[in-house]
Amino acid sequence: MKTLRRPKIRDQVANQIQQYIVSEKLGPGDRLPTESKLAETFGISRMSLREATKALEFLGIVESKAGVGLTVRCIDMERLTEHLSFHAGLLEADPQQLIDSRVILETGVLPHVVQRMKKDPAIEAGLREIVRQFESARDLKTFIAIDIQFHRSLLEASGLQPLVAFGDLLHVFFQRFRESVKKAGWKEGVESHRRLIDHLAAGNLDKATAELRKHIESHKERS
Amino acid sequence: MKTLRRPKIRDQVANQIQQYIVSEKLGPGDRLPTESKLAETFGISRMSLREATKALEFLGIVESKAGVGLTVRCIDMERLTEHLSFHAGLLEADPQQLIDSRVILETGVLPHVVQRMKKDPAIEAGLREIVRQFESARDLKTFIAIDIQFHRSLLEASGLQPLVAFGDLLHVFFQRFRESVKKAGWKEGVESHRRLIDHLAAGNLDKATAELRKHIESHKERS
DNA sequence: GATGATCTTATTGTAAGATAATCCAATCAC
DNA sequence: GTGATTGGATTATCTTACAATAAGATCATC
Repeated sequence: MKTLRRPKIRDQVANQIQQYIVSEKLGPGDRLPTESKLAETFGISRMSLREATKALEFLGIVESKAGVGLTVRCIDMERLTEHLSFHAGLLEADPQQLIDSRVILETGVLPHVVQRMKKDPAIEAGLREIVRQFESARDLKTFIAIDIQFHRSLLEASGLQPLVAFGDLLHVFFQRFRESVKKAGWKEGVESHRRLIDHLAAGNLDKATAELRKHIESHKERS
Repeated sequence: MKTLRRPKIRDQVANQIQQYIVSEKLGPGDRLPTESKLAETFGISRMSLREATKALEFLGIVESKAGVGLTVRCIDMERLTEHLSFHAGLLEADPQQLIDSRVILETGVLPHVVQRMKKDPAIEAGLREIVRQFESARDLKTFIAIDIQFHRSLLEASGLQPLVAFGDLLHVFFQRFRESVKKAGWKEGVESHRRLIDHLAAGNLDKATAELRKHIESHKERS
């Protein structure tokens, strides 16, 4: 039997504030009542209310400026991944699951990428430009950064925003064992990316999928 | 030109605390110094420090209990989706993108599902049980709840934890226009789920994929 | 009258201290 | 030994106060 803790005031208040935002149909930029007013409304001290609002501010739900007050804010995906990345070090994730997830995600968007490539030549140009940057990479850190950018661009090329966000999250967890890439793998990695684009440009979906799958799964042996 | 705000103490402190956790190699369950100690260390008042710790607690990074102190906590995916769901109302997402993303995610895991189904008969039994519940659904709300559970179980059956989380996030955004499901679609929906399981159990990947794709894309017309 | 500096006011930011609630462990009674 | 009690440590919450900031009002000057 677990000792059920008394629900903390600030959590209740934080929820109440969120409900207030919804019920009043407030959107980004709209103002909330002052801290004093809110505290009085909820029947708590201003300090306790602040702990709730500060938490919401940290989550990117509201913004507070001295002399102005509280305003509703739009969500900030960057902020989210930023905090998630902190957990990456603590969290344990099965490398095989991460690899499989990436394969599904990235090979899944390829049909969309091929389709959009036909309409917009800038997509292919952008990807090829990144591959060129690979060749000038001098150290591992740069190489990894470019690799991440390439795969992100690939997802972006699909035009599916949600999957881009998911890709970012996966990369955060990937980071840890990504650094095990050997220098020997560099050249092959660059070539692999180039072949992938060639297949995509030619509309050869099957070959592109196989190439990408092989590339991602090559992380397995290195870990 | 943007007015550059003075960096707020609590944000700096929140980062300092995170750095402290990392530098001391603290893991879930480990304890942090007391509020007073930390405040003294950082040279700020206890109140400011609290605003930082409370924010971190809200994010699920630390936990504070009266009489115990601050302890490092593991990330809480539920908490995360909970807060994201709040933003769903404010955020606008392209329905077509959501549908395409779901198709990629759910059809992508099917090969894994088929493979795991062969080894563990409990998986098929679990999915069929959910389909049975569909038939006893009396109102739209229940129907939707079961539908969500079915698709979640499908992702879970793949054994790929990250994708389960991503599926949850997508469903949050889906909610809005999911309620447009017509009663006429019920029966067809139940049948579609049943056929999907049949194809999976038979190891017929192509048919299963086609069935699932059709099912998800049927949301398009209803929106 | 227009313009820029200054003052006022409202609001959040930070601080220090006090009291209550909670938990853990050591102590004590049996 | 075992269970209840107590004490110390720690957070939870409140109170009060003052500093910092920003927006608008006022006023002097040209």
